[in-house]
Amino acid sequence: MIARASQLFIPTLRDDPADAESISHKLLVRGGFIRQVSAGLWTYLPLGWRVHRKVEQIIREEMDAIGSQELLAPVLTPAELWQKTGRDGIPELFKLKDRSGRDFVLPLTHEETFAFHAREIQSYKELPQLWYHFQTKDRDEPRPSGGLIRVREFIMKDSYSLDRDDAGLDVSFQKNRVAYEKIWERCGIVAHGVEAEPGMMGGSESFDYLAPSGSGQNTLVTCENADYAADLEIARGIPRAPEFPARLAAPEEIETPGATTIESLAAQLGVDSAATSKAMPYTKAADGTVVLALVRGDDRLEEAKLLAVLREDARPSTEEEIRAAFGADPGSLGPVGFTGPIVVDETLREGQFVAGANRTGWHLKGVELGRDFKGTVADIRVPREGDVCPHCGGKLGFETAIEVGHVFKLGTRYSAPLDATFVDEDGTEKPIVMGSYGIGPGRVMAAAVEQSHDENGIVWPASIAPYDVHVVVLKGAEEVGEQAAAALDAAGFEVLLDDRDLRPGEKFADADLLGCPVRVTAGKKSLDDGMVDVRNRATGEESRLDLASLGKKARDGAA
RNA sequence: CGGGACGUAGCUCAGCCUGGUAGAGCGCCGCCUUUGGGUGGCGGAAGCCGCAGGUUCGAAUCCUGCCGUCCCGACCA
Repeated sequence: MIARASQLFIPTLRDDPADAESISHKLLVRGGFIRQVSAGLWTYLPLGWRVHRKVEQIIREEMDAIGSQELLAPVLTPAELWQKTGRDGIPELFKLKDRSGRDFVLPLTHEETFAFHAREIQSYKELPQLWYHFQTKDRDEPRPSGGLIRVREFIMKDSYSLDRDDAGLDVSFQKNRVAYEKIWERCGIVAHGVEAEPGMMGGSESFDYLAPSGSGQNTLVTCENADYAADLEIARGIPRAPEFPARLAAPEEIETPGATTIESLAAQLGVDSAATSKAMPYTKAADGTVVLALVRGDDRLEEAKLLAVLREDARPSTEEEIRAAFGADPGSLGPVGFTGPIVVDETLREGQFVAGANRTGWHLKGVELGRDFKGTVADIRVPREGDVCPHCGGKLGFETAIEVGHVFKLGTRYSAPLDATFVDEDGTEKPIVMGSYGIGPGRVMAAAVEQSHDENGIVWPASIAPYDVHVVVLKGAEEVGEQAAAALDAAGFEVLLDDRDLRPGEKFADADLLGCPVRVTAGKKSLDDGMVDVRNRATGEESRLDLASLGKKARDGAA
C-alpha cells in the first residue's frame, strides 16, 4: 500500500499548541495525529487512528492467544444494572434518560454488562470463560489533562474472566498478566506491573501497569535494587529516623499559641518536625463515627491506605464534627484522651512525639504509643523522596508514570449482586468468580511518545508506527521516488510517499514529526546513480542504496 | 470543588496598564524566485477582539456576570 501525502489529511504544526504541557500532548498534536474537540475529548485524525488500530491489533492478538473471545457490548447501558452493584453513585458516571424517562448510564467500565451476560452461564462445565471487547468508556473526570493521558471519553480494551473459584481466577489472572507483559513489549513501551489500590472497583488484589514518562497521573516507586516496585498509593517506604528530645516519664502539656501547622509548631518548640505527630480526623460515611488518623508531622496521610484499614468509606471530618469529637480546634488535636478509634502510622510506633493536647493552643510533649494512647498500627503514610526500601534498605526512586493498564481480582463483587451464578459439581449454586483487565490503547500511544521521541518529533516503535517507511521525494526525483515506493510496497511495507510540492526542509521536518522508523529520500543525487538515502529514525544511521536492496535494508531498519 | 493563569486571524502571540480607524510572525491564495533541513520578493484574502450586560460621546482596552481552556490542589474505575 502506498499512501500519498499530497492526498492525505496530516495537519502538522510548526509551533507547540499553546495549551499543551506534556511531550506526548505537544507531539501528537503537532504531528497531526490528534485534535482536541473539548476538554478531555479528542478526535484521532487519520494518522493517529492508524497508530491506535495498530496498538489495538497487538492487544487483540495477545488476547486471542490466551483464548479470550472478542465481542462487543453497547455503551448505552440501563442504569438498573449499575443500581444493583451500587456503582450508580460514582460521581464520574455520566447519566442520561431516554425519551420515556428511563435511566441510562455511560459505563466507566463494563463489569455490569459482562456480568449480565454471564447469567447465561449455567454449569461449571461452561467455565472458565475469557471475554473481551474494545469499547468506548465515558468518565466525567473533574480535570482532564495531558492530551491523551487523562480524558473523558476513550476506547478501552477490557477483558473479564469468569471462573468457578479463586484457584480458577488465579489461573485466569496469571494468563492475562503474561499477555499484558507481551503487549507492552510488542508495543515498544516499558511498563512495570506493580501492586495497586483496587479503589472503587472493589476486589481483593490489583496490579497497575505503569509506564514511566515525563508526565502522568501516577507515581511509580522503585527500589534501586530492583526487587521492589509499587504505585505510590500503596508503596511502603522507611523514612529517616527523627531526632527525639530527652525522654519524658509522662506527657507534658505546653502552650503553643497559634501553632496550627507542623512547621510553626516545630519552630516554636525547637523540635524536629519528624518528632511531631499530625492528627487527621475522618468521619465514617456509614455511621458518622469520627476516626483519628495519626501520622508523623513531616508525613502526609495516604487516604487510600487509611480507607483500606478502615474497610469502609470515610471523608475528612468537618470543623463542627471535630469540635464535637475533640473539644478543640483543628491544629491542636491529638490521640491522648480521644475516645474514638485511632489508626496510627507505623512510623509512630517507637519514640516520643509531640501531639495536640485537644485543647486549643496547647500541645503535649513526650507522647508515647501504648503508654499514653492505643490504636491500630498500620502503614497509612505517603512515601517520600529519601525513604528507603522496606525489604532491602535500598534507596527508593520516584517517577511519574502513565497507567496503561490495570488488572483486578473482582471475586463476586459484581456476579453476586447481578445474580451471575452457576451450578457447581456438587450441585450447589455459586456466584461466578470474576476478574477484569483493562488497557487504554490511547494511553499506550501517549506512553510510547513520552518514552520515545527526540527534539524533532516522535520516534515511533516500529510495531505501532503509522507507516513503516516514509519516502521523501525531492523535486526532480519523482520517478526514482515512485520506483522506491513501489519497491517497498512490493516488499510488503506500508509506505507513506511525500509527493507534495514543498521545500526539502519542510518535508524533512514533517518526516521527523511523524516519526516513521525509516525514511527514504529520493533527490537530485538519485538522478545520477539511481540510489536513494535510507535513514533510521531512531539512530540517525544513514546509507545509500540501490532500489534492489532497498526492501531488505528497510526491513532491517524497521526491525 | 478550592487556588491561579489565559481567551484578539487557521497557528503562535503583541496591543489592554494610560479608552479614540484591528496588529505582527508563521500559515493560506496568486505571480515570480529558489530547490538535500521550515528560501527570498511582490500582491491578496482572512477577525462578533469568548458571550452578555454596564460605564462612556466612544470599549479589544474600564466594571459586573457568565462560558470556555490550561495549570496546581482535591478527585480518579
